[in-house]
Amino acid sequence: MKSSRTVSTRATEPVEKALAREGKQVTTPQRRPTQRDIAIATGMSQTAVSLALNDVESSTVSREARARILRAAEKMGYVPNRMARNLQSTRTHTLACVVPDLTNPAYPALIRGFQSAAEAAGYDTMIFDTDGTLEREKRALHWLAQGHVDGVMAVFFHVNEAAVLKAVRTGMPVVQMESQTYRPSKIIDKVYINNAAAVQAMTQLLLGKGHQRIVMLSCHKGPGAERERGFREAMRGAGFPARIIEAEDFTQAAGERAITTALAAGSQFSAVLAANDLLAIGAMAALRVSGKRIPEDVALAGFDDIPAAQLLHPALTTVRRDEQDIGRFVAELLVARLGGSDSDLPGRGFEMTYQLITREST
Amino acid sequence: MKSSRTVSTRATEPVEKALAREGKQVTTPQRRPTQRDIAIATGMSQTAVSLALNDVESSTVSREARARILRAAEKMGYVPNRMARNLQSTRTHTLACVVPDLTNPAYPALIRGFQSAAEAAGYDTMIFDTDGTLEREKRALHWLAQGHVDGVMAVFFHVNEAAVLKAVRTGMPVVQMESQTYRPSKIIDKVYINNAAAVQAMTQLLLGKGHQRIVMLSCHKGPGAERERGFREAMRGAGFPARIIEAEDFTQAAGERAITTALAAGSQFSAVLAANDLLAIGAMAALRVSGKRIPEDVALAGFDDIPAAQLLHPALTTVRRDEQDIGRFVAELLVARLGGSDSDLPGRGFEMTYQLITREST
DNA sequence: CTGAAAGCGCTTACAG
DNA sequence: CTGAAAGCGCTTACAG
Repeated sequence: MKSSRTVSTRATEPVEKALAREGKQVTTPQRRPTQRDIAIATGMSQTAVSLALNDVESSTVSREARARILRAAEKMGYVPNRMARNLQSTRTHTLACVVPDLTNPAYPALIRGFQSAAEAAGYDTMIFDTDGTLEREKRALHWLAQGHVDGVMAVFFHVNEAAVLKAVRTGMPVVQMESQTYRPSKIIDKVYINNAAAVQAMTQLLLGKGHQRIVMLSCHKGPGAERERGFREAMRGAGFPARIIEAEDFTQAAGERAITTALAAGSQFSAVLAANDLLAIGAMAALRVSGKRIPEDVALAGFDDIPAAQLLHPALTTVRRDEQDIGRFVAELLVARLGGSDSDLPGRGFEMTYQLITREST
Repeated sequence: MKSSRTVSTRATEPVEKALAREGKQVTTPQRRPTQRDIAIATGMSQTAVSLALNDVESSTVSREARARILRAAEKMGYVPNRMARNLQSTRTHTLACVVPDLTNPAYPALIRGFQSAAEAAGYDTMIFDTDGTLEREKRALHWLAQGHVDGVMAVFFHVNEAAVLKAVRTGMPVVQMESQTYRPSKIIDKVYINNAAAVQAMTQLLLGKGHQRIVMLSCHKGPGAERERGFREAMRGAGFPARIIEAEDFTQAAGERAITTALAAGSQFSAVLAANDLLAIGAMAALRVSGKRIPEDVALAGFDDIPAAQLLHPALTTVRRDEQDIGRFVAELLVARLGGSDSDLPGRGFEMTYQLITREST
């Protein structure tokens, strides 16, 4: 291996000297070229450069001039400054995904689908992780208000629709996912599944297997409330008490803590219905520690069908929706509104489908 | 449930009419207030408004004027336009994470750590998913060139350092993760673990258990090359052939396909060493389909220790590093360079630690 | 203590 | 076919 040489340094010396001779700043040797630089280099006006680079239909920069400009831009390594363009056009060509927890595998799948559809339509994607806390959701709203993006898909646990509308620029399309209320909104589109019905169905599945002492391991945030409602209705319909164990978060750690605590307190149950898969996995760990077999001693069900669900032992019974497909759908919704075709439609609600996946854990 | 009423529509009518009477545009009823609007409302200059809002130390807007401005800003719901601010200050207060695959659980953990440290320092975080393809990595570079962010942590599989340097604004701090070469760079910081050594150690662990026909299930992208090198060296040292099965991607699906194909072709082995956990999980699925027991018939090891690794049956032997901690570290590296304290340091290399986690699969 | 002015890099009427 | 000019909403010397 050759030791580092000084050739490259030497190579730049003449340039620096030349600049210094002209009395120019040497501290920022490679400022990015602007349209103005191209204009000077080609002898055209900055307007002509902008017109040529952006291929504006109405304009008619001569073929020859245009070619010269493009060549110079290429040679100088011109890249448009997006901040300037955004300021001028009040369009950022960027969409945002606001999610509570990137480490919950349900969200990356959603985002992937979103991003692929967004990109196909010429939009970049920004992702904001709120950690599922009120404070960071407010930060997200503030961030949205600053004009970073043209549209947003958001999963909010705490902040309500009024707060969202207040924060966001009038006319900016918003799709709220799994919003607590499915009431139609004047402006905001909502995409969700019928959480109550899904959990009700799952509860009935457990009841059908003869379980009577079913507890729900839930978290009273976001879709948790609706899922709990479905559980309560199913249990009431069957004439059994609906016991709910609240975890602090939709995470594995919180699920494990909650079930461990419940077991220590002498809680008795033959089935655990978790409000999402991460909680279910936490429950699985806690049950295992306490020596309970799944499903022989305690049946277990989750919600989301994250990739790990089918790899567990026992594989987890759960509720699946096609996150990637939903993400794609939402991005297309936003793009359609931005394209102008759907821009003046009132807020709509889209109920997506789901299916129960029965596996070994029940 | 009440049917939708028209009260809200009526409520907005007076405003629209009032605007129309004044001959103003009604299409964008609530343009966001700017500093100019506040200036007009308070009778101060726009400069004074900017100074007051930004709490500029050197300036001395009178206490009374400042209070009036802040009150007006609050009342009018003023939020600064970030595009304008960014254009002026050439600072975006945003950092980027460029990763190959958000659905690989290793990356969300990295990003979470990154984002928490970035936020603590006053930076927002943008995430770009390249899908591990050359085309999208180029898109990412182009996107970086447009000035969206002040600094970036990137995992590139295809694009090399020269291309990164060419794309990025001079002086913009870059941390490359797991870069193919660990040679020090003039400018770019590198953060990595010793992939070759880690895989070498893992191979020796398998050799120590008596395995001789070990195959590596790898993907020749990003850190794959170094990991393969470690495998080759360990096998050569032991005097056995180093067989490598190449998967198309670092995904579960690719791993499953590759092992299924290899088994169909009559490949014989007593252990599979996968270049990451997702590949290992794919291998597990393929082995299970073919009736092989793990670890009795075939031992299996992975790399990353994603959350699912310990939940598998059998639980997966793998290599762990603290992704969250690494993400935090990288963000702090960028922030320090942006803060000016480290801004003129040459590119440095940071080797992070890892550990082998032995579980049931070996 | 306060304001007029220049300028960040673009886009887009508008007038030759 | 081409360029001078205004302006997007800010920050920051600079001159009162």
